[in-house]
Amino acid sequence: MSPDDDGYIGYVLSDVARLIRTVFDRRVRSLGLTRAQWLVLSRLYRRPGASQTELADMLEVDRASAGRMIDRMEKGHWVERRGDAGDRRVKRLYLTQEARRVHARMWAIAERTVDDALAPLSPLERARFTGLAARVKEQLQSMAGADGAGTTEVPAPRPSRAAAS
Amino acid sequence: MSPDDDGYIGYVLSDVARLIRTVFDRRVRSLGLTRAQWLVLSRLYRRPGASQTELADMLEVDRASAGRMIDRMEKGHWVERRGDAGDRRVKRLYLTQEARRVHARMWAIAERTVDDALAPLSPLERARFTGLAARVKEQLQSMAGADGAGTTEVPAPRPSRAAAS
DNA sequence: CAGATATTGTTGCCTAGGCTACAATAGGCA
DNA sequence: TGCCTATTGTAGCCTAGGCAACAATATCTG
Repeated sequence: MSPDDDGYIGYVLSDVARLIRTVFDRRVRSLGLTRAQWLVLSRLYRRPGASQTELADMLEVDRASAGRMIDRMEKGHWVERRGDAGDRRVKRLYLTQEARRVHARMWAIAERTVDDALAPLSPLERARFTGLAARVKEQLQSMAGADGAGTTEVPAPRPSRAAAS
Repeated sequence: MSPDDDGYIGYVLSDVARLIRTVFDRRVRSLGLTRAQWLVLSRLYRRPGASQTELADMLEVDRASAGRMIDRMEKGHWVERRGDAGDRRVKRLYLTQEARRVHARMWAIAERTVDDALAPLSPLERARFTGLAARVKEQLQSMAGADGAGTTEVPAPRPSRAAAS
């Protein structure tokens, strides 16, 4: 399997991710939420009263990103920020009635989308796929944690005029 | 497998995608490119002189997004736009010398990242994983193609038994 | 040929994520 | 108690993608 092959696993995996995101986003738009917002919804549904930092951790996303997401969702009346009595820095997050009501519908679409995507696989194959993906995920998590120091060191002569990124 | 389970395949897949992106981005930053820019690099390396629309198609990305990507990469001296003699609307894209020089290095990192991620899997398991992912991808592609029209209604996916490439 | 139609790239406005710096606040410790 | 450090959320500046509208060209059709 050459990296220049279009069947290269690296390509395929990112394609799968992109496609599932695209399809789900499109199916869910009619409810007035994006996929990212739905993820917030599903986390807060299970853990109402979480702080913004806790939410960011759950989503494994930057605190700032989470904060801006909350801004948008607050504007759309999906979530509420309430101050914490004990710690005046933290803001606790709660879903609105409307958001809780939509939750089940979103889950149905999410499940169906994944089911549809896996439709060509037999039950055994699905189980295998899920298991393999889970192991790859664990590996990646350890890599993400460890790489900070410099596992794959790259003594790269940067092209002279590269824009800093 | 309940959707509220953290092992839910929907979560796992998006986690895998996110993590691989994160790890790769971090490893590649030392070269002065982002992951998205590296994708452009690899496409143009194989197909120099492509138009922007062709590039957008290759990346399966919006024309506007591709255009802005080219803006950034041109500013960083990775890519050149040249007018087409026959059609004054199109701009043909060419990598700079530096970009071509960096190409191999990027591939090495990409391969190594994927290899590292799949390290816990045996050769057989890797082959299985790749094959399953490829079939899921094909299914998603047919869904993405078919879903377009109706936003509200969710058309049934084709239960195709596509041959893995 | 002229007029309608399609394609190409750009721009504006949106969501979304990352990194850094910062003010407000908590908490630890001398 | 008072200082120093850590944490929390926010704001600024970046990359990146999506959709819609638009001008400049090409192309197709009557």
